[in-house]
Amino acid sequence: MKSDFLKIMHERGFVHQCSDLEGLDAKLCEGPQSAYIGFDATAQSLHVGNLTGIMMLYWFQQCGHKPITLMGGGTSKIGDPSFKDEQRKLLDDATIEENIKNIEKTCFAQFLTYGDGPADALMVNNNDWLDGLKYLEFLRDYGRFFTVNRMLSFDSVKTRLERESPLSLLEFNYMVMQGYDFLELNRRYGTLIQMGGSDQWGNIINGVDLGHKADQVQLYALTAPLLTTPDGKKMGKTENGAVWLNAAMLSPYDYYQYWRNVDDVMVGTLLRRFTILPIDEVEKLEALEGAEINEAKKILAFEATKLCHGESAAIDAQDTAQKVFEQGSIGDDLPTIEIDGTRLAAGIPLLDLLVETGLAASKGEARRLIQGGGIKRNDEAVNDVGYASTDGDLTGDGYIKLSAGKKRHVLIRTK
RNA sequence: GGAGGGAUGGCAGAGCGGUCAAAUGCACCAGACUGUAAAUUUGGCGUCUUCGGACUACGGAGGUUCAAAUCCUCCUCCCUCCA
Repeated sequence: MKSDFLKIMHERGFVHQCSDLEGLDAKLCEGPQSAYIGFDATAQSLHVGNLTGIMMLYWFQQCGHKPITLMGGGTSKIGDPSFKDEQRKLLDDATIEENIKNIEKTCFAQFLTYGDGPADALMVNNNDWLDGLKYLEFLRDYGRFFTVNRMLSFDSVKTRLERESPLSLLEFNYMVMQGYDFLELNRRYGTLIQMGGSDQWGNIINGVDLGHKADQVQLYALTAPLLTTPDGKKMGKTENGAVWLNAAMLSPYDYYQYWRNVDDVMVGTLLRRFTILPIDEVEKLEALEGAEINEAKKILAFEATKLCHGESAAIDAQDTAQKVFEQGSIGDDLPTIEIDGTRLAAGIPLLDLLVETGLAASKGEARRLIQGGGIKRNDEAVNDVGYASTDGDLTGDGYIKLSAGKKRHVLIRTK
């Protein structure tokens, strides 16, 4: 391995499959290249599941190459069927457009430098070329390069068929579209490389093949191992929803906490992948055992938060976490709600307060939490379901700290 | 077009006239133990409640019955086999 980029990919655990590792290595050594990764435009923000791709592009740019973020504005109208059991809802143009703007501003901009320079990142939307395609023309020019026999052989499709879960023609076309994207990017920008998660392998390879057949160009595919938690779930999803990169959808503190609470066995992998710490430092942290792993997790959480939300947000999150968990105190980053002072003076049933703060979804749940000993007020367990908070509960610093379990805390202040 | 089978809580999957807010497993939440981890273990897991209950729920709409997730009719959707 000679190229800086592939060296980094290797030591940081980003390489799963490559269509031609040596060829790609040689190409990268020749001079600056461009590579792209496709991203979904179905939500207002990307999430931790997209972070692998973003980090690949980040390193690509750091190595002096040009990353291209391809937004699936056009393909979002179809929905990637890969490994999904059910057909997705389709989105309208305006929503997709809105999503793309948001994602660029709040997700990519933290990791990539956009601009017009040779190594500046480029943002493209495949709707630009997919939207105007003529069906007959497209079938005639490109459809002939795809055999259904081969399309059926892809795992993504096979699993769907084996489960006897209906796969519409619309969705089946997704891989054709994605293959065409690659060709189009090659034509427009000379892009030779497409990267992605290992689940995208089939889609990417389709593009490589199409490049061969349609334009006689040699394209390259590079995929990263899909990260799963030890119990086999995809990274970046929790029961409360996705771990969003956009601070407006998930606070930096919660983002920090997400990383702080990852499974022990994941720490090394995650440090490699989602921080930019030097490898020797990562190796030192990986060697920690037992309770010391917490130190590695703190660094992981801090570094990951710093990359995504900036250093000051990371410091704030870290401070708050330290105060809350190590000193049993409070920090500025804890979620805070304001309550009318006169209302509080009159007394507010704790049950209502728990619902208002979001610590419980309903009064019934709040009641059960109290009965189960899960609720604390200013760090003291509350056992009385009928308890009502008054301004007498305010601490000297003017807040009430409510906790559900050990990790969920909310501050209440008066206004 | 014809013949069957099916639709149950976040998912999987029992129930097939009252004892069903619905077994069981997974997921989730909380307690214990810990290291803000994992594993283990205990409790919880529709909404409201003056804690007696009340209300809404088993694809949708009607009906039979004192009583329906369970029986009947129609509708919608899915699957299998035949053409």
